[in-house]
Amino acid sequence: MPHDLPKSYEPGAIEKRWAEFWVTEKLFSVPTPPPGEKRPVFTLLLPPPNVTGRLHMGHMLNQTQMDIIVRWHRMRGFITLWLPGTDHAGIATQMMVERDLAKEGKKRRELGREKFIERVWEWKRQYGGAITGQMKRLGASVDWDREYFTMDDNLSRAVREVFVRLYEEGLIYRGKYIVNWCPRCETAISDLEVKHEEVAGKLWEIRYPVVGSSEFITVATTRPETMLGDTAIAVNEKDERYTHLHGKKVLLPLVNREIPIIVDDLAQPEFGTGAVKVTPAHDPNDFQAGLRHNLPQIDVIDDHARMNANAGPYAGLDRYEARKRVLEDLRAQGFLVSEKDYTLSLGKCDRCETVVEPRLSEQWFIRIKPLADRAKQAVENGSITIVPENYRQIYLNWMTNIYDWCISRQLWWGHRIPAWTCEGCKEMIVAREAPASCAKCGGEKLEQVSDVLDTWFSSGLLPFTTLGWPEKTRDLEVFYPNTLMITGFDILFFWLARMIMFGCHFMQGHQQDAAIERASAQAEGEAEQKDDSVPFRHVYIHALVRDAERQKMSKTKGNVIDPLEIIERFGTDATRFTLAAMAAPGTDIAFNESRTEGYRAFANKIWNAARFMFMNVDRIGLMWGQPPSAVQPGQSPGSSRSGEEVSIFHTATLEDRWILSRFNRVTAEVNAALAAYRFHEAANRVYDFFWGEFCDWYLELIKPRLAENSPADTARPACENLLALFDASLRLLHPIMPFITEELWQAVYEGKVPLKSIALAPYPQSDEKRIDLQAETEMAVLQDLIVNIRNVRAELKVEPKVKVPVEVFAAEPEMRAMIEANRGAVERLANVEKLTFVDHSLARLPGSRGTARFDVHIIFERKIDAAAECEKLKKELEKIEKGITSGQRQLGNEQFLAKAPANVVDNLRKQQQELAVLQQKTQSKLTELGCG
RNA sequence: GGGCGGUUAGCUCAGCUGGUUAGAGCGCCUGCCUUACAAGCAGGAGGUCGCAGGUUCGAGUCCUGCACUGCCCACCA
Repeated sequence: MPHDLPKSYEPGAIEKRWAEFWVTEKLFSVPTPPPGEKRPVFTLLLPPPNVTGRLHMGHMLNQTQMDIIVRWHRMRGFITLWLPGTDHAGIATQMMVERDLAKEGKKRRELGREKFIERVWEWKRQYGGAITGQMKRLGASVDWDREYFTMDDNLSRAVREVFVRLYEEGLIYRGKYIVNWCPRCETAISDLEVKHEEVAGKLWEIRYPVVGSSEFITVATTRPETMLGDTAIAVNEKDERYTHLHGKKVLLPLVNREIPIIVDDLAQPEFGTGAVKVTPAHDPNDFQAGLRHNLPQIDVIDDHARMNANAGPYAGLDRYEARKRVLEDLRAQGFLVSEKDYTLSLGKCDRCETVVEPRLSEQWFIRIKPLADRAKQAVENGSITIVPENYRQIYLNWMTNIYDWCISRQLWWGHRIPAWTCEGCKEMIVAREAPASCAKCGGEKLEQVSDVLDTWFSSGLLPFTTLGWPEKTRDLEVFYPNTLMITGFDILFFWLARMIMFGCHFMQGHQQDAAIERASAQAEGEAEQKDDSVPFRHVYIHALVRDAERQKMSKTKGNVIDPLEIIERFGTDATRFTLAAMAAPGTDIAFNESRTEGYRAFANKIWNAARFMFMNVDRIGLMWGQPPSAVQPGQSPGSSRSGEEVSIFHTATLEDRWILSRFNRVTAEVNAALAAYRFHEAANRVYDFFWGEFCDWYLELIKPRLAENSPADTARPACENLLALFDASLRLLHPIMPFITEELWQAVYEGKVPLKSIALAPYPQSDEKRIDLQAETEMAVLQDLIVNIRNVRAELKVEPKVKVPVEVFAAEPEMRAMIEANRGAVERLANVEKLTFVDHSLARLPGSRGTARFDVHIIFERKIDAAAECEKLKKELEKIEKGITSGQRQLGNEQFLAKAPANVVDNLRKQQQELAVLQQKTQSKLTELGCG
């Protein structure tokens, strides 16, 4: 069956076909390994995208990196589980459905809780698969059979279990505290969900009359409307300006309420007037001060950020309208001292950008310290390693300065808090399932708390809940701890930190099945693991993808690059390759389309190399499906994984030995790069090898052997080499470019594939025995020679079609012999009519060029532009002499000779010798040309 | 206010633990449809590695300071 590939690679249809194939064939499904299983295990949890999500570049980077690592492990023989799922994403999803409702002119509250939730489920059923569909298009090799949703029954049960246990352990408490309140979402949000933004605002100074005196005390504020809830004025003890006022009272303007002047460090003498108004119900610092001084908390702003009844005449006004009115009134009554421009940092809701209002409310919290301590330890003692390492310190700092976590949200969509209040006695009952009656008074009217849990509460549990916790499952034994977690630093605290806290707490005492060989993303030699309760052993933090101008992508800026659109234009493989090639650890990626264009060209290059190979394979009728010798499918050319020699790779010629050597070297480098998450390095190595060495040199060099008139016993081994190398290169490349490699690998085997997919074939491993230094050196000389001839041809402007006779001088007899043996290659690749060897240097002749090892001289009648040539030569000589001077200086330095390693000194000596030869050659040519 | 990155060719970026004459892709210039590939091939131009000191036999690489730039964290009215 002859291969018939189109002239250029069109990824669209091919990628779709394989993406489907991988899913329908369940190639990446992982059954629970039975007891006694000895193969190493690799487990990775997909950071669940929001069900409402659309694939963006961040997802794609994240998933590309994960898929590369996962495919790599799978090909190396690990039991490889990549567990996918989606997150119910409380606020985001609720907002989405509310928006839909709004289009119908309906509101959430009109619908009622139950109907609303039903509606959300409906939405989820209908659109929730969008993001996973997009993942499939990327080729993410996850186990779809194990796909989870954070609101699945089993996961929800686990959430309740965790909540109840924490409550029983006294690690969850409820109370009236000041929290960040989003008036649009109508819920409390955690500190992490507030982002601060610098905005130009005003600072107003207001004076409060001191009771029983004609004095005033002046305070400054950026939120004057909160003065309606003031319950004190604070001054600093050391501030002598106010000493005489200690213990006095002031009359709160507009409200005419008497409030005390208290002494507290809250007030700092250096700032403003040194006196500060205290509003315990609407400012976190004031709240603390209020507790210290037992001040009343007067709430003046409601759920919707409108003034409430406590605000007297301002009740019902929006907070900003109230601000305006309060200021007007203060001004009118002579209490407003000044108004200044002021830059303040405003807290906004991460989701909807509404300005957050610090507000008093009843919330549930996790006492975080005990959890954080253990989570800190796990990283400190090396049970978890974080790459790049600088994130380790960031993590530890955060864990040290952590505050209690507000976990309740006033939403409807999410895990409802498993707590009920008894209508009769107001007792709070926390339980795994709805209780039938009150344990205290026996009352049967129980009302479940309406709050739901922060989304990160449930996602923080995923490393163990997705494996069956709280049941003691075989999956947990085998797959917990996960091997690796790959995520962006943007959710380091939201998610990563929480997973570690929960994992260390709830999986304490857990031990991974000892029979399972421990997988390591760090290859060998890693420190012994200390603690099996951690959710994962390694963490790799990747950077952010930015747009070409390095701007953070955001919907509001409109600079979002849609990965699917890029994929449409360049192919998934090219897009994946771009992300991999640009993902140097630690730095952000400015996504650059021109790179993707380049990698599309790379895909095309691979495609055409395949066409070339198939053309020859078909002609001589070679079938790779039935290999001629005892080759195992997927073996690296020249070796097998067990180290057993195989005879398939023919090493008769220099180029054969050379390419085999190069392949093994590159294979070692790629494996090492992947082990260290150096994706860019892995990508670049394969790219350079395949294009710069395999295509540019090897294919060109073997063409004569494949020519139509070449005898079968010459063509056949060459073809076999091609197939072997190609097969191995495809496998080497597969983790990064899964689609084109699958397509071509299947074609190599002409439908008689030994395995269902290249994804299951072994990953190439380097065989040191195949690294051939001599071949590499000789080949380098040959390449040099060819390039030198091409150079002179270009300088002399020899027409491309014209073959010229060339003289060669090689200083060393071995090199001369080597060149003679490969003269055909030189003649062909440099378009030489005839190569003749001479015994004397040709350096001084016009139309010549060379290195320390050889000279080439092109016999061609053309006037040489002596002036230009002179200038060029002088420049060259200058460079050479600079090299010589600096080299001599070093070699003349005893310190250098004493301290530098021997190989550095040796290399320098060798280099000096070569430079000396070059210097002499250049000089003689200058003389010959008669340059001034 | 603390902390962390970045600054290398016109553009986008590599350059790991200091060791030959600092690399790639894109762009640019010259020439080629050489039957795998014009998404290609051959050749070429282009860099005082942000600035100033220091350590070292040797610095793009390590240290200090500065400048510009980006990010994270923080309750300063």
